[in-house]
This record gives sequence, C-alpha cells and structure tokens, in this order.
Amino acid sequence: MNRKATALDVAKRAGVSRSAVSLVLNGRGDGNVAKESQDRIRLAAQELKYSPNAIALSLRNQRSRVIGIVSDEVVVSPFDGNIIGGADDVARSRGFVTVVMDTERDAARDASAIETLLDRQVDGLMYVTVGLKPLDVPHGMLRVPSVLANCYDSSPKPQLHHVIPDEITGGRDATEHLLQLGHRDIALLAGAEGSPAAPLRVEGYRDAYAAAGLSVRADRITMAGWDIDAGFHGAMKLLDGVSPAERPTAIMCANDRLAIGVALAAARLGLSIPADLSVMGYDDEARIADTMVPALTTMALPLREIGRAAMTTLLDTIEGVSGADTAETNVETMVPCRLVIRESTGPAPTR
Amino acid sequence: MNRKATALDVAKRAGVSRSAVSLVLNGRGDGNVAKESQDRIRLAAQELKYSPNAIALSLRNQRSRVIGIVSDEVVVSPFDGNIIGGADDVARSRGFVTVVMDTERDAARDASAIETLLDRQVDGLMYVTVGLKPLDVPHGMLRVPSVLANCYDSSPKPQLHHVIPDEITGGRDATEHLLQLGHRDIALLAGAEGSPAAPLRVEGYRDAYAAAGLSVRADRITMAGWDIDAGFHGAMKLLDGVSPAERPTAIMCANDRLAIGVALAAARLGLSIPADLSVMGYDDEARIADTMVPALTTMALPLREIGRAAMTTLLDTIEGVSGADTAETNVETMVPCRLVIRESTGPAPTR
DNA sequence: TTGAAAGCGTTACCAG
DNA sequence: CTGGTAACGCTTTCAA
Repeated sequence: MNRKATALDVAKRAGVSRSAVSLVLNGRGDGNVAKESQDRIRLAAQELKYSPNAIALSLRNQRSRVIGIVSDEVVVSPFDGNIIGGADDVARSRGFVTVVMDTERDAARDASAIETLLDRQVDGLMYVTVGLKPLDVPHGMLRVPSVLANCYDSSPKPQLHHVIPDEITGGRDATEHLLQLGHRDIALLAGAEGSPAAPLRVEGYRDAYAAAGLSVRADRITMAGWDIDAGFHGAMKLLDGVSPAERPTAIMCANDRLAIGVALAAARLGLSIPADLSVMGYDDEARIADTMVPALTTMALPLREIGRAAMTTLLDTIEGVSGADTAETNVETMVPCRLVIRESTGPAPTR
Repeated sequence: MNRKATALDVAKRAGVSRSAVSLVLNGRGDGNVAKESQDRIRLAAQELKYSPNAIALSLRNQRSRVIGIVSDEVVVSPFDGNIIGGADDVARSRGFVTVVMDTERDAARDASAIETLLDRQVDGLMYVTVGLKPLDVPHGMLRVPSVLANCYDSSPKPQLHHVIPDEITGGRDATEHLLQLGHRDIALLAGAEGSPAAPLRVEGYRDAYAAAGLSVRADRITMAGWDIDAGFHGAMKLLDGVSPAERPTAIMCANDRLAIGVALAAARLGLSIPADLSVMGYDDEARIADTMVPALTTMALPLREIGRAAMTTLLDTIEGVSGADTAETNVETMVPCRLVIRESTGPAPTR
C-alpha cells in the first residue's frame, strides 16, 4: 500500500525536471525535449509504473473525462440496465469513463447525487430512468452538458436533449405483424394508466388498425398493469368460457411479463400457443422472452442504442463536435424498436 | 454555467482570510475565530451557496469519502442490483458516497475500472457479482481497503473479506418447508453445473432429507439450467405421462424462472398448483415471484443485507472501528436466506 | 484572533 | 531545448 509514483519521482529517476516529464508523457516532447531525455523519461515512467494522478489532473484542467450517470432505479431494478451499458460503450471508446449513482426513486437524492458528481468535476451528466417517463429535471444538470435517456424534460420549456424509444411505431409494428398473420381480432393488454409508454403503444395499435381499414373494438383494450398476474387475469377475462368464435385470436401485451401471465392462462385453458392463440410481448426482456415456452415474439426496446445515442450527443456537445446540438437544434432523438419474431405468434386460426 | 463559489469568494465577502473560512466551516472556529466573523462567514457561505470543491479536498486530504463499487454485470443484468442498493444505504448513512462501474463480465475492464477508481482516490473498493461465484481478485483491490460481495477470493490464500448468502441453509430450509407439508418425494431442478450456488443448494436439500431420516433418489435431482425453458422441460420429464403415484408431489427449483417453466408445464398437463403439485422457487426475484399465479413460495436471497454487511465491514476497516477485521479475523460473513411462503406450496396430496 | 505560506500532483507559461 | 514557477481549491501549521 505504498504511495504511487508521481511525476517528480519519474523526473528524479530520469534526471530531468517535472515539466519535461509532463511534456514527453503528453506527446509534446518532440521539439521541446532532447530525444535522449525522452527515452530516459519514458523508461523511468515504465519502471515506476507511473500514471498521472487523476485528481490532480482534474483540479488542474478543470475537467475530468468522467461522465456522471444518475438513475432513478436502473441499478437496483431488473430493467433497462443496458441503457447504461450502451452509454458506457460509447464513453469508453471516446476516452471517457462513466460512474453511476442510483437514487432509488428518491427525488431528494437526485439533487445530492448530482451535486456530488458536479463537485467531482464530471464533464457531463446523463439521467436514465426505468421505463419512459417525464422527468422533473434536477437543477444542477443545467450547469454542465447533460442529456436524458429514456425520459424527457417535463417542464414547459425543455432545455435538455433526450433520447427515447419510438413507442408509437413500436406499437404499430407489433400490431402489423399480427395483422399480417391474418389476425383481425387482437386484444391489447396495455399496461397501466399513468405510464407514458402505455398510451403510446395503444396509439400505435390504433394506427395499425386504421391503416388496415379496420376499426378497433374499445373493449379489446385493457389497461391491465405490468405484471404476470395482470396478464393472467386479463387473459382469463378474454378467454375463459368464451366460445372460440368470440375469442380474440391474438393477445398483444405491453410487456413480456404480461405475456407470461397470458401463456399461463392459455395453458390452463388448454389453448395452444400459437395454434389457438398468438401472443406478443414487448421489451424483449433478457432471460424471459427468449427462454419462454414457446419463445416469445416481442418488440425489443432499443436499450443499448438509446444509451449509445444519448452518450454520443452528450460527448459531441462536450467536445464541441461540429453539428452538435445547440439550444436551437433538435431536443429529441427517437430510436426505433425492433420486432423480434420467435414462436409465440403464428397464422390466425381459421374458423 | 458560471463558476462555483470558492472559499476565497466567501472570505472576500465576509472580509476575512481563506483560512478563517476553512476553520469555521469545518467546525473548528470556536477558540480560533471571533464569533462575529464566524457569523459573517457562515452567512456569506450560505449566500454564495458555497460547498467545498471535492477534487481539491481529495487532493489535499488524500482521501475522498468515496467508495468505488465494481460489478461484473450487476448493472446491466436484471439480477442482484439490491446488493448495491444495500451497500449504498450504509455508505450514505456514514457520510460516504458510492460510485458504480460495471465491466460487463470483461476481466480486462475490471483492472482498468479499479485503476480508474484508485486514481480518483477512492477510500475503498467493493466488488459485486451477479450470482455467487469465485473471483480472481484484481490486483489493485489490495492497494486499498476492499471487500467482496456475493463472490469470494478464489486464490489459495484469500486476502479479502467476503459476504455471501448461506446457500446450504437456504436449500435445507426450503426442503424442510416442503417436508413439513408432508411431501416425501421432492424433485429438485438444481440450476446448472459450474455454478457454485447450485451444488450448495443441493447439499442443503440432501441435509434436510438426511435430517428427516429419508433417503434421496438420485434421479430426482436434475442440473437443469437457470431459465424458463429448462424448468419447463425438466418438469415435463418429471410429470408428463407419469402416473400420479409415480410423480413427485413437489418440485423445488433453484430459481424463480425455473419455477415459471414448471408452472407452465403443470398448467399444460392440467395439474393444479399447489393442489396437485407444490412448486418452490428460489431468489424471490422482484416482480416475478410475488406476481406469479399462483404467487410463488420461494427462498429470498438476502441481497440488501449482503450489500449492507459488506459495506459495513468495509467502512469499519476504513475508519478503524475497533473490532474491525484484520488479516487474522474472519474473512467470511454468511447471511441467511429467508423463506417466503406464498401460494405455490401446500400439503402433499394424499394418494 | 488573524493572516500568510506550504503542500497535495498536475500542466502551462516563460525566462534562461 | 530546458528548468523554474504559478495556478487549480483546499486545509493546516506557524508567526504576527
């Protein structure tokens, strides 16, 4: 646990001054320091395993090459962690590191996390949420380049760029997949009221119906909730004791957990998926959708892409890349969802 | 985006010197600074919203009150995030903050994450994994007080304290719950080979059988895997086309996803849970076990407790709390799992 | 009771 | 081409 080597140690060992060390190790040696000294410096640095002290560097340069990521509950919840994964990919590839702080949905902690990060000279901030939602943007975020991922500035005058999934198109594409398979009566288990994502997915569903010249039956749309039991009870209501002619031939779910509930209900009722009933999920949740029996056709949320896009615009503004967004330019990036066809959807049964 | 107030700004506004500001704001004002000046200083600090620059502080004090948490994939995976939540609770309550870096299972990134954290003067390090596993401890962790959560030093001479769940007792308690309900033929879907947790849970299962004076049937234990499909196929093999007398009356699963697969199979076979078949999960995965239909009886992994315990021992050694572990004292803390009884287990069917 | 100065490890500037 | 010096913001010691 002995102290790390400093630039001074390297200088001494190489028999030069600190400044020479600094110049050489930052690639500005040529034309400033004798070749011979350069070699000695580099050798000494290696022998001492010298790496500059990041703290001193930050203090000196007033920047740290660190991006702070604040999340409402991405770390502790099972969802959406890949947004952070994608963001980190991009950050690393551009020579930045990310540090994450999760506030477990406590708004008071948001502010203090951001203050902490700011105090440590982060060069930029990113706020990530579990599930699309409006955000009361913490004040500190405006003091440094910042971006929102999977959430958006809920104030009347949005200041921050945000990156979100295109839920309307997602809902539409999912519905169209089913329509193309010949389904004409598609029930929608639509998630819970109060979530911003749910109504958008419903809107996409309506769009697809309209585009196909079909009219939607209001009673086919249920704001069921987001969990397995909601899917189960929703499906039972739709299917149990209902004659085949009256049954929807497909159930589209607003997430994969609902689809599990639907599958449970179908199995209990002796209905086979997809022969008797097609089931669609949404999210493509890892270790759920792909391992379901049958494997779930679903609309994948572009989590990594959201993270990548958000980090890219953030770093572009930090590094002043030309074309980087200013207050004027677009404040919204929408990333398309991706249809993943597996085994839970098939041709509508003939009746 | 104008610069933050510094101690010098406060001093100027209060008409005193920088040092006075420092003394007063660190509670060492009495006996050193006139009461009157103290008030002026505090007022000025408030007006300027002064808070000390953490970077300068770290540089000066050679410590940061930051704990670095490195994870193999806790952030991006859906599992075990609550370990970090628990750790953060304890850290905050003791005036530390945590920053998380996820290396997405890339050992090369472990080392660099730790180097980055060390360069930023973290006062301590914690490594967290998804699922119990041996860890090839990255070298840098030995340069600063460190602790392992949900993993353990795989080297012959373990150096670091680790905190892990008591899987053997967990397996035993789960089995005993079923035994107490009258089950005598309990099948075990035991997870995958190669995972350290699986054999421990099996050992607990054997212990419970032994304690009850029962002998285990080797063919009742299947290393099935960890996912829904494995549970489904495992259950089908156990149940499909097997006469009631030959069927196990309960299936114990090494995690909740396997239990989903089992429930799916049971429903398809017209078996009712728990009347015909009791099903146990393991993990008490959020939004899965509690919302299953029927709600899953399961063995809850003490994730938050693991995080809390790990952070507590870490901070104790950092702050030199008496009784804090030294190289001599215990290197292992085992946290008990917690039986959560819901609706998927019931009395063994009479036959 | 107060203020000046040193030092934490860097880098950038400017004489030599 | 080189080495000393200032500055980043803070705390602590020492002298006034």
